[in-house]
Amino acid sequence: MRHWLMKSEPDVFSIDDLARVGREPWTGVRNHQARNFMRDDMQIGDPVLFYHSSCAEPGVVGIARVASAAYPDPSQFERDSEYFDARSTHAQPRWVLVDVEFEQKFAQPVTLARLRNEPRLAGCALLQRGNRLSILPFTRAQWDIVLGMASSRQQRGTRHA
DNA sequence: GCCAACGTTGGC
DNA sequence: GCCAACGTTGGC
Repeated sequence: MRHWLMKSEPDVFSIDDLARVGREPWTGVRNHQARNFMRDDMQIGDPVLFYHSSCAEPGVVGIARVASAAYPDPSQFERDSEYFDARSTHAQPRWVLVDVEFEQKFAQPVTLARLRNEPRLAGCALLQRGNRLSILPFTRAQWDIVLGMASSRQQRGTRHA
């Protein structure tokens, strides 16, 4: 089992959207490295940190789970789709996806600002310079730290006095 | 809107 | 294979 972080723009698909539908094909990954993670390394049941990117408050907002093996992303064959890829054939699809299922929404997001402030996460893939991958591996230790931060009472902005 | 980082494309 | 140009990501 491996641990993961998957990014989504909440304007496009948020943790609330995932909570509503329960399970979603993770369509539209068009980066080879991210695809290879899904194809080669993900297993059903792997835990996923759900991350909101390109928004007012980027951060980890909840937990999901890998719910299927990798299979061809249908959107690569759809001419009308923004994810259409003319180089893909059904015999040799270029892009795959996995289904992701909702697990939990954090009461408070673990913001990127807080992640950056946690010294034990200095080495994590999300915080490496120039990282733009939409799917990133996390170690078990890094995963535990993020979950600890999610349940911590020392949330940013919750100082009452 | 700006900019850094990085991937992809395409000419050669 | 090199590399400049261009596009995309994503934080700020």
